[in-house]
Amino acid sequence: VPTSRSYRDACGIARALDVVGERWALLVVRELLFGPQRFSVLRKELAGASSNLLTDRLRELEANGVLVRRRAGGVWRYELTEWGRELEPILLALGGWGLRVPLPAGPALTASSVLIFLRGVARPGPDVTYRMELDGRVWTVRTGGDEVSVEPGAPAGPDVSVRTDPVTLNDLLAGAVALDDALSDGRVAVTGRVPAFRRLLRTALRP
Amino acid sequence: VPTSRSYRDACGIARALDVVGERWALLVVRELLFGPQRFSVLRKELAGASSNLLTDRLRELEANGVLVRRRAGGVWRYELTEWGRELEPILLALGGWGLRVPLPAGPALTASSVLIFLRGVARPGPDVTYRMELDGRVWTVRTGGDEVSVEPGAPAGPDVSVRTDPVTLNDLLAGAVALDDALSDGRVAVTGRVPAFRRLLRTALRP
DNA sequence: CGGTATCCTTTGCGATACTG
DNA sequence: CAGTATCGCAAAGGATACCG
Repeated sequence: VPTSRSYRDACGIARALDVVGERWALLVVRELLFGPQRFSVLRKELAGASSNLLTDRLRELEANGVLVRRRAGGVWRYELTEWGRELEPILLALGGWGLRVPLPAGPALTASSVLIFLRGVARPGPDVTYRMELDGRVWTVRTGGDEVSVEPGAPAGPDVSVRTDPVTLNDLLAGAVALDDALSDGRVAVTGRVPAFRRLLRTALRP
Repeated sequence: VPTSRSYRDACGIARALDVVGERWALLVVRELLFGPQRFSVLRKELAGASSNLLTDRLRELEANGVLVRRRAGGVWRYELTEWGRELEPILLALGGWGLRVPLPAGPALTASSVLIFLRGVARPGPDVTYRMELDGRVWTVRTGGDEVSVEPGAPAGPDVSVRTDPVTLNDLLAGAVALDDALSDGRVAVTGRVPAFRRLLRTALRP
């Protein structure tokens, strides 16, 4: 039984919250910011949410036009509608605002959450393309211009390849672990233009 | 017993939602966007929330540094911190996004919700200052430049004075009621530069 | 893989009453 | 006015099992 309570308030903010204000809803949207995703991947990324709950949220968001369930290549994927994608700048701004909230104890970090973190916290610099492998899944991170972009999938000709896990990457971004330490004990493996990666991490360390 | 559950996710979005993601939390922030408010006013504006719930939310938001409870002039007021005020652009963007959500049935409109609606939906035009009286409370609305601003309190030298109620103003903004009809049956009273007010309403009617 | 179905616990939340 | 206290319930949501 999907949730369907309303604030019964004509204000746009209240109406928006009627649609994406339920628990987990905006995190589902966050997961889909990188592109269409399968149910099983969403489950893995949103580890705290039960399958039942995830189904409810997906149904509600679909019923409200935030996402669509589409079959392509034999598998079902959930994909943001154009309207749903318009939440992206809002979510990124909210993510920036939330950086000031103390880190939760024992964070259960997932790949996409730390990559959104990366996108929010890192500053763009020279044009560099990264192949970022986290827990076996591969992403493309690009710096350059005035943005840091993150997409799922491998880049064509990466300048740097990084293989690590979400917790280590988060520690590196937060400055809790030094890159050299993580390199020497094998938690992270970097090939290619290592200094570029080092610079990327440094930009995340602003106060 | 205030809520203190966490997504346990280091992502800034999740951390932000740990703080302002509970039900009613962002609407409390919305109420405070116009300035410090008293408990009783918040209760009136957020009619759907019980006193108990409102207390919980205020305590949580205070504990998390979004607002402060301050005694001034003999009365307690809740006031956004600087960090809390940084939610303003995010909330306004969310409100714009939410305009595409169908209006809830039988909306229980409050003064501030319709004024936020007004601010989000109206387009700035020539410099005009309005004295807006809704249910006995007075606000200042200004157009000009590239923004529509709304503040509590009466303006010094208003160009237009409007007296009505939130539901009628909302109907006028939504185009559900024509200004002339509302004027003739007394639901709204306008003195001063009536055409300016008519134009303001028209700008809200974009598709 | 992509969900449903069922059960059960928790708790958010509403209603009401009460207090300094 | 500005909340606190108590009660009680519907409902959200976690756990587990199951199914096409």
